[in-house]
Formats: sequence, structure tokens, C-alpha cells
Amino acid sequence: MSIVPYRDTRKRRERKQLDRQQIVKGALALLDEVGLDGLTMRSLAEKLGVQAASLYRHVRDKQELLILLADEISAALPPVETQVGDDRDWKEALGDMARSYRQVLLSHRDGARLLSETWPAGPERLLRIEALLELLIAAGFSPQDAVRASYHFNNLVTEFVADEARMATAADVAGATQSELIEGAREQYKALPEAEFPNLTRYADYMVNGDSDALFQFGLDLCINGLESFRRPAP
Amino acid sequence: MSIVPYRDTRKRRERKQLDRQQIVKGALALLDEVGLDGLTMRSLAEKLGVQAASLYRHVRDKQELLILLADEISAALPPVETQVGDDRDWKEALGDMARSYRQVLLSHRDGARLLSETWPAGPERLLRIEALLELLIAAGFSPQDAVRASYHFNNLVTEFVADEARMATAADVAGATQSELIEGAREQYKALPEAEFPNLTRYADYMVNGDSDALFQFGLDLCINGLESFRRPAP
DNA sequence: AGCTAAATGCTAACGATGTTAATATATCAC
DNA sequence: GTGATATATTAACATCGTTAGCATTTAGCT
Repeated sequence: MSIVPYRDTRKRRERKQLDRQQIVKGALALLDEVGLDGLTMRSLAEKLGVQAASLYRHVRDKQELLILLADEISAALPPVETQVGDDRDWKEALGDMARSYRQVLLSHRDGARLLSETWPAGPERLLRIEALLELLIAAGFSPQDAVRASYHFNNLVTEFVADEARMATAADVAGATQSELIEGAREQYKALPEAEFPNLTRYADYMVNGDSDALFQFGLDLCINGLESFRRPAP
Repeated sequence: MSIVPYRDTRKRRERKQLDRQQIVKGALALLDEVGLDGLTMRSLAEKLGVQAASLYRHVRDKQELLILLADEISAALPPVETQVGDDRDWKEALGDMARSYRQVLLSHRDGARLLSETWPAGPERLLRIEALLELLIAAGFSPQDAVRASYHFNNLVTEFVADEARMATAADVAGATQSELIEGAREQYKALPEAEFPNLTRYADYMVNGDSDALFQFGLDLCINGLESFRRPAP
């Protein structure tokens, strides 16, 4: 369904105005410019020098476009190193994968939100899940545990980055710098009634401190260390 | 900002047609009937026997309504047992909290999605975060680790249940039972080219098996076991 | 080359959404 | 009662995704 049907193109070299690939390419560029909320069928059409209705000749609906777009972004994910051995720990491999995963999602505006709101249907995206499964199974997890772990691992990375980007977008909307927004949120916590919220007021600086890298790493450690107890002894 | 401004109501006992509380109450009922996508300002107004524009006299915009709604749902969360000691392990307390959290979110249609898409600004919701922090700190985590852990813990539960409910909604939209949808997804995995997707095709039954409880428990174990390595020795 | 049929783009419109301005009506304080 | 305030209604605006009907270009065939 999501595979582009094969078609002989030898006789139509010239004048092909629009194309699934061109649409996705333009949509990706537009996404980086205006974000997911600004990515509308009309604005995309305008960017492509075409009318909005024309897009529907190549794409069933917007949802399909978003799936194609999510797959395009997923294609930029580096291949997973599924080889684990004595010199390369599975923990290290998982951590590297998560970090590069995060970096790719951050490289496109609202990239994580897009993957979060869309079904994992594209081939490129499925290929990464496949590789993750391979890595986990090679690391000594049972197939069922590997599947479950891959789900939560994916969720962790995707939702974290989506949240991370949401804050940047919120700053953009409010017309403030991100540090201003952080300071505002901090003050909001500190302004809570101290009797009812002793921890939130006291540790407001920790609640919103902007050190995304450390927070991400913490979640990663949580997930990876937690995984260890499920690992079966190596053969 | 999010606190309801105090107003003397002693002299206006009768005939008050609309009210923030009534609006939230109606919105919650409507949410359960038609889901988050069906919860529109017009439909809510109709349910309340009123015109859509009237709602804006009591609510700044829809976003604020959703925050109020999220807080209303959060108010149903049972109080967190922050006492941890010899007889009640912190792991047990965390697990219980997560499970009851999940149950409340599942008790309202799209409840988790609502909390996921909305800022934690309401007092009831903040109270639960406060209690979670208290529990973690009492369990022997440093304030900073407790804050970070609470973030990921919240994310895990909320996003998991949101995903869980999304599937039920998808079945609803497609006019199929949920088991039919599961079977369809399973077949889709099995139909992938076996050479490129050996694991996805082989373990398709694990990928979509509908045992949400087990998958949730797995994520919980991941999180809780992973937390242990961060715990400081008790005094 | 010329005909037929399919593919593709455009114009116009539909129905729905969040939101606002202007207007009318009910309620309250005195 | 009267003026002031609070609240609801009507009407409309700007967008959005999407579809129908029509025009045009292109591909395939004889």
C-alpha cells in the first residue's frame, strides 16, 4: 500500500510537473521553515507552484503525506550497528543509537512530533525497527522481550525529543528566547504555595533547567540499566 | 494565571446559566462520548444548550479549556502513598501509582492524549507531581534525580496509555473490532519481504499481540529497575 | 500523423473549525 | 426604577482538509 507502484518512465522524460517525491521533498523543506502546524496543503501547494487540489492526484490525503514525510526523515537515520561482541557492548550500541536517533529528529523542525503522531508504516522506518530488534536479540534478549523493549525504547526517544522541540516552538510563538521562557516557567513553579508544594517550589531550578542532554541521558540510563535484568545469559 | 479568580457568589444564587465548572463538566461528558477530536467548541456549546461564542466569556480559548479538563481528570487520581519504609517498598509504591494512573487515564476517552498534548499547569495535576517527587525523595533519590525520574515516569505512563487508546480509537474509526484491527496489523507485518525484515516477519505475533497489560508492566519494570542504580544509600 | 483514453492540473466550492466584533438582553447594586 | 455590569446571541472572518466538474496535456496504439 505504501509502496510506490512501478511505472515505466522511459517515454516521459520531459514535462513531468509533479511527483510524489517532489511533493515529499517540498513538504520536508516547508516543514523546516514553518513547522508541523504551518505545513498545510495549501501552503505546500503554493511552495510547489501548484494548486492545492493537485496534490490529491499523488497523495490520498494529508495523513499519507505525513507518513511519507516521516519515512523520509527516518531514511536519514544512520544504519544501526547490530554487531555486539566483547569489544562493543550492547549498552554502548543502544546509547549511540538513541543519541543519533535524537540528533536526526532534532535536525528537522517538529521531526519527533511528526513521528510521534504518525503510524510506523514506511519502509525506511520499519527497517530501523528491524535493526533495533536484531541488535536486542543479538544482545541476548528473548524475541518477546526484544519487541517490548524496542517499543518502549522508541517511545522514550521520540516523545522526549517531541517534548524538547515543543518547548522551542513555544518560545518561538511567544516571541521570546528559550532562556526567557525557561526563566518564566521557573518563576511559575516558585510562585506556587509553599505549604502545598514544598518540593516543586524548592527544586524549581531542577524542574526547568534546560539541560536537555543530561535529562535525555538520564532516561536512557533508566531504560538501558533496566533492560539488563531481562537479559538471558549468553550462549 | 490558571487559578480561578475569587468572586463573591452570595447574592447571585439563582439563574446563573453558565459557569466554568459547568463547562468543564460538560466537556468531560462530551469527551467520553465523542473523543478528543469530536470535542469542538460548537458541539460543546450545543450540549450545554448555548451558543459557541458564549463559551469565550468563561474561557480564554480552547487551550485553556483543555488544561482545565486535564486538571479535572487529574483530580480523579488517587492520592499518592508517599510513605515508604520496610514494609512498603518504594518500587511497589511506584508500580501501584503507575497502574492507578493508567487506570484513571483509561477511564476517560482520550484522557491520556489530553494530558499528553497539554501543559501540566493545573493545580490538581501539579499536586500529583509534587507527591511523586516526595515519594522519590523519601525513597532515597537526590532531588535532581527525583525530578528527572518523575519526568520520565510521567512520560512513560502518559504516552503509553495515549498510544493504547489511539488503537482503540482507530478501530472505532475503521468500524472494526479491535481484534480485527490487531489481526490486520499482524498480517501487514507478515507480508513484509522476509529477506529484509527477518525479525519483523518472524515475530509479528509479538509486535501486535494486544496484551497491553504485559507491555505496560514491562515498561514499568524497565523504569523502576533502571532507577535502582541511581538510589543513594539510606541514612 | 491522428485518434482514444488516461493522467494530471485548475477553478470553485463545501462543510467544519477556532475565534472575534457588534448587538441585544438579563441581572445586580443602589 | 435606573444606570452599570455581566452575559448570551447573531453574524461573520480566516483557515483548514477535501471533493466535484471541467480543461488540458500526455501516453499508447494503429
